[in-house]
Parts: sequence; C-alpha cells; structure tokens
Amino acid sequence: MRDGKPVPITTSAISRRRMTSEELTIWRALLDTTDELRRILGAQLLQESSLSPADYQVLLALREAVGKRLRSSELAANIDWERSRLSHHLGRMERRGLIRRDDCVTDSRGAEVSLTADGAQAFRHATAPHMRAIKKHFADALTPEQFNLLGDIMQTLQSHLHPDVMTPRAGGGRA
Amino acid sequence: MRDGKPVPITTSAISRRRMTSEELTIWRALLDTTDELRRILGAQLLQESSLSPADYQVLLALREAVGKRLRSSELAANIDWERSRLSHHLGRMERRGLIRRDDCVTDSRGAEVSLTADGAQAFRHATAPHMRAIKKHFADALTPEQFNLLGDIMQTLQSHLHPDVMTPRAGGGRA
DNA sequence: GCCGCATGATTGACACGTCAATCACCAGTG
DNA sequence: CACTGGTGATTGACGTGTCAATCATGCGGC
Repeated sequence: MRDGKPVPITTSAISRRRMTSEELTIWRALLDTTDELRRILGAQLLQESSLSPADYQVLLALREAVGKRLRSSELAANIDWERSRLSHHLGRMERRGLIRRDDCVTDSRGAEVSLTADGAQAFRHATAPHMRAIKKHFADALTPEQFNLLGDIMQTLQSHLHPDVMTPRAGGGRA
Repeated sequence: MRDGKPVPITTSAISRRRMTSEELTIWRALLDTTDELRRILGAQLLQESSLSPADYQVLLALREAVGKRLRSSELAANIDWERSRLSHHLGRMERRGLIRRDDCVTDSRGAEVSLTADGAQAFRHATAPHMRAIKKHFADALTPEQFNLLGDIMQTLQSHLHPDVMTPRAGGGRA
C-alpha cells in the first residue's frame, strides 16, 4: 500500500510562513471549548451514574464486543489506551465490581475482561442521560451545515496526522 | 441530506428529536482528534523543554502579566483553573525552581507568584518550537476557509454554553 | 530439553486533578 | 475590642495517567 502512486497532493504543505495570531486564537478556542465540553459532560456523567468518562469508555467497548468479553490488550487497542493505563483502571473498576478479569484459556499470560451484572446495569443507566447531555450541549448548538463542516475539518486534521491511512476513521473509539 | 424542512433557526432549540448517529460520530471525532492533538503537542513540548502543557500555561500567564507577577487567585482566574489545582501545581513548579511565591504586601493572606530567571528562560526556549509544532500539526492542515468555519463553530458552541455573555472570548487562556 | 527473546499483563513511583476540609487573615457589627 | 462571616490560599485523601521496570509465559532455534 505504499507505492505505485504518483502521490503527493494532500494537505501537507510545508509552508515556511509563520502562524498568524488568528490561527493561534482559533487553536486556543478549539482547546478551550472541547475542554469545557469534556468537563461538563464528564461531571454530569459522574453525577448521574457514578461513572467516569473512562469507565464509560471501557464499559462501552465491552458491551460492543462479541461475546461481551475481551482480552486486555484487545480492549486497550479498541479504545486506544496504553496497556498500563488500562491495567490500573481495570483494577479500580474491578474493586468497584464493574468488571471481572479471568485467566485466559488459550494463553495463560492473558486476561479476559468481562462485564459484571452491576457493570452492565450501570452502563445501561448511564447511556440515555449521557446521550441527552451530548445532544443538549453539543448537537443542539449546531446547524446541519456546521455538522458537516466540522466533520470535514476533523477528517482533514486526521488525515494530516495520519497521512497514509486509507479510511481515517475519526480515531480509536467508536460510537 | 437532511433537508426539506424549514428548520427553526436559533442555536438553542429544545428539539425533542434524538441525536442522529452522524452527530454522535462527529462528536467522537471531535473528542478523539483534539485529544490526539493535545497528546502529540504535549509530548513534544515536554520532550523539548521539560515543561508540561500546564507549566506552559502558567508561565505564559505570568509572562503576560503586568509586572510579571500575579496574585494566586488572579492567576487562577486568568487561566481558568480551580485554586486548589493551581496551588498544587505551583508547589511542584516552585520545587523545580520555575516560579516563586512571596507574601503579599497588601494582604497577608495572599501570595504573589512570579517567574524565576530559570522559569523565564524555560518559557522562552519552549515557545518557538511549541508554536512550530502547533503550526505543523494543526495550522498547516487547514485552509483559510476551514479556519474561519472552525472559528465560527467554536464561537457558536461557546455562546450555546454561555448564552448571556457579551463577548464570548473563546475561553480562559489566551496565547 | 534449554536458551533467548518477544509478548501479555501488572506493578511502583511519581505527576496531575478534584473535592472537601482547613488555616489564616480581612472586614463589618455590636 | 470580641464576634462573626467571608475570602485567599493551602492541605490531605484519593482517583487518574505515564513511564520504566518487572514477572510470567509462549515460542523458535539449537
């Protein structure tokens, strides 16, 4: 997949010019705004369901996994986390009874992570309010055009970050 | 794609409709992409200057302050941090010799934060590479139109989050 | 079978952030 | 002046994230 193409096109001009202050301002606006949205939605999620955004991401990945169980490293890959981060977090979630870790049958080094009943229920109860919150604070703010434009812009940034990837799906997480 | 409807304008429609999966996808793309940009730029900043993004923000605010010194709570307000977060962080930065805290003359409860020579120098050395990195990974990716559109979208989101504010400057920090 | 090394996963040390509690001091009131 | 309430700032406990080190197991070559 690396050759055969006359290539280069694409957005990655080198451009020796300096950044304008408008660009910098917009960069700051992007950081600040997404940060604030994260905080608001994270706080509300925690408030209403006692789940952190990280918890939610883990539970979501497990829920969507075939068989509702995943090897630890697959899970890490799915949500794009470092393994040690996941290990720490699974420890905490296990203590809270949200997930379980069993020894893997086919590879004694491995661990299989699965939802507990409590974890599944917590996730179910968290989902609807969380979606509503995203809608309220994000989706309801923008026009359909703005959505499309924002989607394109994210797509552009992604292909700039990962020039060679074929289908630059937004990032790690789905949903 | 979604048209045919006269559509009520105004950003704060209540709209009983559910979020579409496209909207959710774009939300995830926004989160993932900004997260990745943060990580990349943060890692590079740390690599090249031994400053975390948080350090940088603090040093920037101090550099831009008149008199190069700020009361702790003013600093917190400028960069939109909780005071306790700032206090912890200033403790760490003080240990590393980047900033100094002196008792305030006019109010014995207060502390005045100022840059040390080391802190000022660290900031100076960090700035240019950091700007270059932002340009490379962000600014160089987008067309002028996309910048304007993105700016508008952030503006829209901000006014949706803070309906009454007059001049919805992107957020806390400048840059 | 044993060696070497890669791999799955965990651990420990430490930086960072949040929340609630605390401490010291200011200012207004009687 | 003593009381009291509010404010500036710090602290401690704890959850979270990163990095480097570790441990155990799998696996290919000899």
